[in-house]
Amino acid sequence: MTAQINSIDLGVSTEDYLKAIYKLEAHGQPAQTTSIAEALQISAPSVSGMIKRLSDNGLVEHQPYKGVHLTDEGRRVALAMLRRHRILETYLMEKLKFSWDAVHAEAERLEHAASDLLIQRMALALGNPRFDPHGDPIPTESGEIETPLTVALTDVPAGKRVVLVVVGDQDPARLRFIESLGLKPGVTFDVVSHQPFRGPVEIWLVADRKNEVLGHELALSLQCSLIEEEA
Amino acid sequence: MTAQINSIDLGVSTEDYLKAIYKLEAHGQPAQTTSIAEALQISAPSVSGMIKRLSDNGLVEHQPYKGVHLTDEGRRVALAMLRRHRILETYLMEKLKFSWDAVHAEAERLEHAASDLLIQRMALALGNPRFDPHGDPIPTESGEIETPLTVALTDVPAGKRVVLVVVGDQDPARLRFIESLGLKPGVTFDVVSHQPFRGPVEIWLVADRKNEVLGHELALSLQCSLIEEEA
DNA sequence: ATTATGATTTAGTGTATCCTAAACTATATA
DNA sequence: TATATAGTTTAGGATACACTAAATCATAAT
Repeated sequence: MTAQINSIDLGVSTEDYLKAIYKLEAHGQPAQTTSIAEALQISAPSVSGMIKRLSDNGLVEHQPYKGVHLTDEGRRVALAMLRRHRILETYLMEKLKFSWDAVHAEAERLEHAASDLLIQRMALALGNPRFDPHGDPIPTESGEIETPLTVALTDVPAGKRVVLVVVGDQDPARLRFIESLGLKPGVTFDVVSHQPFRGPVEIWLVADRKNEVLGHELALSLQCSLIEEEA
Repeated sequence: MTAQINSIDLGVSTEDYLKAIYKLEAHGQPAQTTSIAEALQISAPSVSGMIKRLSDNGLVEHQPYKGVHLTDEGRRVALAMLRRHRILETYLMEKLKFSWDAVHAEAERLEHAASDLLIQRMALALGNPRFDPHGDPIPTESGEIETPLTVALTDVPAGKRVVLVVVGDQDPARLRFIESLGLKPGVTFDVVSHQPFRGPVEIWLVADRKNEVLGHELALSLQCSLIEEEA
């Protein structure tokens, strides 16, 4: 199966690789063979081979033993895929009543098959949303993406009040758990305390006055923005 | 890319082959290597190879130099794909304002990526339609399909009044032309005359009293049901 | 009954993607 | 500085699909 993203013929996994590389770079992590392999659950040698192909096609620049950087072209493709994915997720939840934990896998498959027209129509039907249900920003058609200034919950100092902005997790089981706590993007809460060594985080959910303790991994995936205290 | 249709792992083209074979069988034509190759625009040797694979997987029975028959399993998969395709086409037109001539290609790609849940949700949103915009029956989830008794327009005797039921064509250009004549499924008209040797068919569109002459190939793709004259 | 023709299969390639095992490189530590 | 370890690449193989060219089979026509 191949799709046409602006006149270059890309296989399915090509697109997945570029997306994964983009995400790594966006998180400030170097996109090295091993980290890509981990992200895609693929062996390192397979990644090595694909990197060669991506590099031959001018989608990444590769420094052997160092890692890759997306070229402008590669970044364009990655952002297009991100847009597709996030529009699809939003559409599936809003219009077809998919549950929070089911959308990711569905979108993951559809994003390779959907035409630009379909994505455009879905976006239109949704009112061109700027964020998906997880709180992630949706790139525009021209490849612009908002980068909200957020901190991982693990980095929020105790005593601060924050708004949950992004739930950066896509594991169905964990998503169900997060949802069961009422932790959707937009929810406000107080950070009560941290365990030492960035262990579990204790929070007060402001609305229903409920106390929760979140494990470190989970807290790490929650991106928040601080609420300034007014005098 | 692979999809799980009831525990068998199927590649994209596998599904396309089964669909094509089903359609040939449904039209009463033998599913031979060459006819499959023609339907899928693929070389005959490639089809030969795929037939071997399909046969190994128990999806078709193959008699060398004769052709193939779908097994029950093969038919199940083919009908599932047909359902996916037709639900998708209907959804794209109804809910996302796709034009008649654009839906086919889009559905053709999406049908391999869509989950059963997605198809189910789309069907629900549409009110579980029994026919798609072309007038083709949509198989149920359990694989039942209606087979309306229709005749190709080329086989309708002159002088009869008919309802257009199925537009069995998917070429965008021809679909646009058909649409421009107002020939959607459900339209009633009188068959005025036939050219000899099953040449062009002359019809009166009943509603707007307009006369049209349809080429043979086009008339062949229009399936009609006769309206009995009441006394 | 033989042969010409057309349909089908086999043989041999090519590409994209995956894998494991082995070799190599870079780095951190003793 | 030497070496262990972690990270990366190479080598060699598998699978699913496509192709062309050549061989084989079936049948219809002489």
